[in-house]
Amino acid sequence: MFSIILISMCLQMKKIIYFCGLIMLAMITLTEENYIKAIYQLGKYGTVTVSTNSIADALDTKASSVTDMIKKLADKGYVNYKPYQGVNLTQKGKKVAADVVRKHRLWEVFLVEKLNFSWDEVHEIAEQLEHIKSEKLINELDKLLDYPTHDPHGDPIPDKSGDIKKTDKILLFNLEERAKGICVGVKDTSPAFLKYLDKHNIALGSNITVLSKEDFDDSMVIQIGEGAINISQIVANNLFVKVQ
Amino acid sequence: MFSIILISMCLQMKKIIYFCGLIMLAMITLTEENYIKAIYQLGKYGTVTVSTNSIADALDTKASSVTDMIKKLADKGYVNYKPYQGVNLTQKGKKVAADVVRKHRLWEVFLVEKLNFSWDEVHEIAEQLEHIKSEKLINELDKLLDYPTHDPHGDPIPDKSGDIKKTDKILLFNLEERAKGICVGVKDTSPAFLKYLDKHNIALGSNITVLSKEDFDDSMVIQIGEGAINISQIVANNLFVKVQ
DNA sequence: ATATAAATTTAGATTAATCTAAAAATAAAT
DNA sequence: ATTTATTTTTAGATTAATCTAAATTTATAT
Repeated sequence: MFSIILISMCLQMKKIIYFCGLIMLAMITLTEENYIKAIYQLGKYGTVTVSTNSIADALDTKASSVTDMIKKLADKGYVNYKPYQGVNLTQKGKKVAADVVRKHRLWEVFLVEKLNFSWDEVHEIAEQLEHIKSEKLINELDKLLDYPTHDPHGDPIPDKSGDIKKTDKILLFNLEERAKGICVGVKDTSPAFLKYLDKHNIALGSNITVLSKEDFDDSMVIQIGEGAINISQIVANNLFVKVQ
Repeated sequence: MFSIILISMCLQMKKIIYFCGLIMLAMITLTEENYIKAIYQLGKYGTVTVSTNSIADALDTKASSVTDMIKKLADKGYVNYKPYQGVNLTQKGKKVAADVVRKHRLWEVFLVEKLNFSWDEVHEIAEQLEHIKSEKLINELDKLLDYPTHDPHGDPIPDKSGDIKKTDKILLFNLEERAKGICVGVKDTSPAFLKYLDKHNIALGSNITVLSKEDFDDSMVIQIGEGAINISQIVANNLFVKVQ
């Protein structure tokens, strides 16, 4: 008699525990989101495999921590993982990553367009805002901003379904002598670089002409607006242009 | 020779460790902020002492967890704590709490005013947004919203220095028969209650007249706009009015 | 005033995320 | 084809925040 009750209780418990397990698997922590985002961006929007060390580098953590987290992400179905062979995102992982990046970039637009931030101030705050969970919030924000396609640094904003519009941009470094281009993005988004660009009146949309290239140190002279300035190889390798 | 180098290195280390300790003390975690906020609100904006159990209740956690956290908060100088006697906030704790509440309420206004949310949808999201750290962000948000003084539920928004403007509101329950009032806030902010109010056309700013009170169950009939409705004691005890 | 109940704190464990140091696997170089 | 170097993984510890269960303190009731 008692044993029957006990057995049925145990079966109930088993179901409950299984159910809780499913819920836990469905939840995603802030840390997990950050790993997934790093894998997405290091792997060119989730298309290529990335190494443990590169993730550790990007997140300023240790390789052993990355291995631990990768295993958890693999258990939860966000990444494919073979020991020693690096990881790549599953469809599920790509969706999560694209959502986080979408939120990050929309918030950046909001900060610049509505709250008077400059493009070198928004990254840090968007790193926090990208983890806010509310579908309605992000869709309303998108509407408020009139459905922007690029963030203040020229990076494309994934749409609701995670698709991203690729633009055919190249690094200014690769532009030929005499060629013209429009500045459409930056690779380095650090405040230091962005402030340098502000100082020299280089902004998204600026018309740039390569006046001359110097073989010795790969520096170049470019025309920007009225004036001409000399920029280093480092600058040229961090500015994206669309060929005109 | 070697020993001198060793000793000077040890002294350096000691300084560094001390410095890191200071930094750790300065940082505040999301969890700590939530405890401090709960103590602030349970203790009527930090004016009275609150018990361990009431905090555990508010945060849906166990009393033993609260004790642990309280000790940490006391170490960091956010609360005054005598074992078995409850806690109250220090000046430092009050500032933190007021900042979090300020952010929470400003974000709620933003969601309703700019992103088309209704007052019963904003609490959960504001719980997330209140932890975003950026002074400029919150001040710009304040400006964008034209310096609101109350959130969508009628609760006052602390100013930059943490001061809060108290309004002389009373519960509708305490309004005399025949008396008139203006609805200025809600005590219960649950979606269920707020939706009830929406359904019966009761909103902030509505004119209310008490037509009659029923001794038996403390229900009352009130006039709201054109019509009259019967409300329960529970409703009357969760609506704030300003006497006219 | 003493017994009982309620609230609070301690002790010891657990979980997520991290670390260091050592071991194992892979890649590069002779 | 070995040796060496690099990368990655494992093993074992640590920290923050939590929990249960037991012990202690305070409050309440006879």
